[in-house]
Amino acid sequence: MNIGAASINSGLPAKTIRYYEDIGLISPDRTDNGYRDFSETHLHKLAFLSRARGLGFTIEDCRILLSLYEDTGRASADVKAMTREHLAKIAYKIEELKTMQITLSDLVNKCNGDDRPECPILQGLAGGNQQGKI
Amino acid sequence: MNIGAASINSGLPAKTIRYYEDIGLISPDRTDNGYRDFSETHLHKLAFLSRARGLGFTIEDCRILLSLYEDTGRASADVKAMTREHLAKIAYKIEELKTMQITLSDLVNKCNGDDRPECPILQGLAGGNQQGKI
DNA sequence: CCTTGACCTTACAGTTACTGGAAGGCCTAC
DNA sequence: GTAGGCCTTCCAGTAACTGTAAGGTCAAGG
Repeated sequence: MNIGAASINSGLPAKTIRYYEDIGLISPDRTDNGYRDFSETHLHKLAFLSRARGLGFTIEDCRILLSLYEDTGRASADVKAMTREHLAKIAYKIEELKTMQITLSDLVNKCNGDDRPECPILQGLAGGNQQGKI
Repeated sequence: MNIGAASINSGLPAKTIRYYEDIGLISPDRTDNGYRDFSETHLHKLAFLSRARGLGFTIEDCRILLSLYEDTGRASADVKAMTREHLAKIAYKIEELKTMQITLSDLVNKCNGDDRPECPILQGLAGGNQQGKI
């Protein structure tokens, strides 16, 4: 199967698939004309990568997950630990974003948003708030 | 004021301040020996940048915000619109992360996490789930 | 047989917002 | 005068692609 078909099948852009080959995540065969040739196994790996990346795992996480996936004797505890760590990072990011959200919503609510120059948002960014909340 | 002091004052690493000068966000003076010389105004700008970046605005957002900040005749509506857009992106990212969180928590809960090889997390990533939830 | 268009190839540059490191100048204190 | 702690510039690297250029291959149509 050519890269175009593999791309449609996996939902990953052809460029991304080539990149994954470059960094050693997959190693498709080659036909005589030099075109990449993807087997069912390759397609499964691509689908695996697509899901793992979609769930926010880094490329290096994916590399490990893929090797665990292929190692039929691995302990599920390893995978669970990685996923827990990843979940902790996600939770942290959500908290960070929520903090930003609260501060910014607060500023937006204070701002008239008309054609006058007074702007509590810029004042807040400049540090001119009373409670030092920003 | 030297870059070291400006760094402590603003909370931004010296490297970052140099980078901000490179990309034209600030233009500190220079003393005779070639050292950067930061005035109070520069420190205010750095503090502004530090807060804006801390609230997740991109560098290009910051460039615009800084120019709006310096334009005493600007309409607050412009700033409010930018901030609203930014808030929308934050909300979107939070949703994305929450979706990942739910899926991953679900998989973690299903996984025994012992030394046996059966691992619902890897199965989920491989696409072997019933409801197609992943 | 030739061309057209869709596909494929590689290689290199650009993205975001820094960060690290090397090589060297300057300044103060001992 | 030298040791240290600043400062300077420049170049490379990070994450995970994405864009673009220059060119090879293949199937269909005239």
